[in-house]
Amino acid sequence: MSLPHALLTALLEKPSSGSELTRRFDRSIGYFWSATHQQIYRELGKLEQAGLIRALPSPVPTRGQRKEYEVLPEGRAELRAWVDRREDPRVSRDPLPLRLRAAGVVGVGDLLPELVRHRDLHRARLEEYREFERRDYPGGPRTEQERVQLLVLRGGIDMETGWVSWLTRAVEELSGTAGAPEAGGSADGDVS
Amino acid sequence: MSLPHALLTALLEKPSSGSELTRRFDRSIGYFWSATHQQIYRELGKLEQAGLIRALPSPVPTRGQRKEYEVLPEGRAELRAWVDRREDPRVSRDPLPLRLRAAGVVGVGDLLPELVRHRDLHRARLEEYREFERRDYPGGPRTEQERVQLLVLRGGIDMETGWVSWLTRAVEELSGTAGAPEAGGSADGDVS
DNA sequence: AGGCTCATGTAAATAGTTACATGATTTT
DNA sequence: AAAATCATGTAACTATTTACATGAGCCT
Repeated sequence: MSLPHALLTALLEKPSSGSELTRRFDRSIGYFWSATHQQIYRELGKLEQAGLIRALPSPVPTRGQRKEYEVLPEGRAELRAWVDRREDPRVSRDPLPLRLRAAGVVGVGDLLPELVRHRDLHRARLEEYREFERRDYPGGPRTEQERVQLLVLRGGIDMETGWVSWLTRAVEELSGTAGAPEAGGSADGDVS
Repeated sequence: MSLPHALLTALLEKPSSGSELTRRFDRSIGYFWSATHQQIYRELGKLEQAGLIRALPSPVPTRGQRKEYEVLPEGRAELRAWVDRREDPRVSRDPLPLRLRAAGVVGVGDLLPELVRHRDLHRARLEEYREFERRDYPGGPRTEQERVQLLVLRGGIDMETGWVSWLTRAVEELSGTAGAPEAGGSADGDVS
């Protein structure tokens, strides 16, 4: 149940409409959470229903019209409680290493270019994050809030660094045996 | 749609029953994908329905009885096709950085011990993965399939390294007072 | 007015989680 | 044979994705 809390956080940082939130999820918040606009509108509806946020009356909310939300005290309290909640880390979920492992069984086929592509995408994202760091915190963070935001950004940087490191090695290693033979139908034991 | 393909991969590596697969998902496959046994049984049913796998007749499959599956040619073909599919990397989803960011808005509160706890959990997992590497590939990979499996394991290692690196810095930074009435807990830290 | 884009929204399908039920096997 | 455990399974719920629909404002 993280999406509603991500929205509360974003709205506390700055009251926004659904489409603004969608854009912000593609940027700062998006280092560790993504959401489509449909998810966001639905969740905003629920939060409003629950009395945690409310629509500002300023731009006369009707359909097709911008509708700006702000967080109510109840929403802030809920977020406060969520911050203190304990929750074990979840296993990350990414199909690419899975596909690599599948390739180990049915043959590498055309996977190498895909690995290269992903390596480059992660590299680009890493570069982008570093650019954010340079641009948005030139002299270091200025407030407590900025300090935390920078910390989260660095989390994104560390994760992307991990991906680039791994994919670089994987591409190297698989380039060694171009074409790659296939293991055929022989099934041997599982690892670990 | 990765779960069915993860199952096909696992079954090609070694025909198994649902509960065995569940255990294997907590181990080797689990570096990048997790699944509960309910998900797995349901998906096995679908795969059998679709004619991609079949239950072996050996242990007479009835309820409460072990039911072992093997992959049919159609399943192998489907997996083959999946390996060559292109798919953009998805944003990782983790609540912890989100909670940190929320803490930047509503106050850090009791989050520091939680960060320490996560750091230690990731450290433990990292150590476990490294142990797998030492134990299962002492002289390097012996077959093409092992080479790929080792590569995937190293992916897990790189990701966990990223987490440990980030959490270590985060704990350090937040222990250095400033901001919240938060007494610094145990904050020793060193990445590998 | 007609076409375009933006912001909001509905509907349906897929994926994942949580709680619980039941038959078989092993242990005491 | 009762209890504990293992393996399979059902049901209900929550979360996420994909496809499509509609009103408002803008531009020419």
